[in-house]
Amino acid sequence: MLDRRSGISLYRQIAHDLLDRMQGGELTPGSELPSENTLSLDYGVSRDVIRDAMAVLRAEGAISTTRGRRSTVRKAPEVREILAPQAARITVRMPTYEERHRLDMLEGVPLIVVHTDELESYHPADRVAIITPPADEPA
Amino acid sequence: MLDRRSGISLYRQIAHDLLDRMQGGELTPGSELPSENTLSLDYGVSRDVIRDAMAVLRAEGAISTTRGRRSTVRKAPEVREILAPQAARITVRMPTYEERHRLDMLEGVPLIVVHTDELESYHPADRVAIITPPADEPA
DNA sequence: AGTTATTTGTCCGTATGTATA
DNA sequence: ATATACATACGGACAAATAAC
Repeated sequence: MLDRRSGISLYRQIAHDLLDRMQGGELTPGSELPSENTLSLDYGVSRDVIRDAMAVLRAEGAISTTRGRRSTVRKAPEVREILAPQAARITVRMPTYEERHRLDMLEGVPLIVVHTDELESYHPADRVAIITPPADEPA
Repeated sequence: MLDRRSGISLYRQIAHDLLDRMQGGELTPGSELPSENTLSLDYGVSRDVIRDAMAVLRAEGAISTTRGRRSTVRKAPEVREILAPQAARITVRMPTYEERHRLDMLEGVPLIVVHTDELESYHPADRVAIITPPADEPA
């Protein structure tokens, strides 16, 4: 499975393989991944390499991890559609650590900022889709 | 500076401190951070801890790192304003590793997807702001 | 052009703490 | 309480890219 001479780091190969296993239906949304220890033995690498692979998947929003529990394949949360105001400015960035906890966001989830003259609203990107106003929409 | 009994991990304390030093003007956009080795000695921690702190800052889009060179404080790139089509659906997520390289994106930069009936366009979040159509905008 | 030094990337191992089961 | 599992921190070693000379 792993190729130590491919020039691609082991943790990236493993991250890619785990993503494949999610696509292939072996690892379904909500299901638990094997423990870091198990994966370490399965892939024949150190736990450190497994942790690097998991970090990649967390940063991409693919899995969720909490201490003491095995990581789970992230379920796509319900998406709330938000009608954006007219002439609003929408910017997106990653939240800081403080923001992420204040807004109760998971790792690897961007922050959407909708800015108008009057107000500024913040939205975790995994829970909302922004809909721009249609032509017949009144102000 | 560091408090080993605060209950806050060392790498988070260091990440926070480095962010403060960016805010305070000591580390300006485009400038180089000290090397991991230097920071390791300065803070009195292992290089591993420094690397964890740097990973946090990269994931938040605060710094850029390339192998063989010291990390730099990220400069805010020029923001291009894009007028969104009417009744478009805008979603945001982190790019996969492949997407990130294909679209030439830095770490910690979200991907904006603008979706309409006809087309789907992708935009690195650090280079664009989305403007929703004003009331008098024709279709 | 080439060698050396610097710097980050990757991988290994170990140990301990803390949260969960 | 005990066991499992992830988080944090230490250490070392070598590879690979860049910078310096």
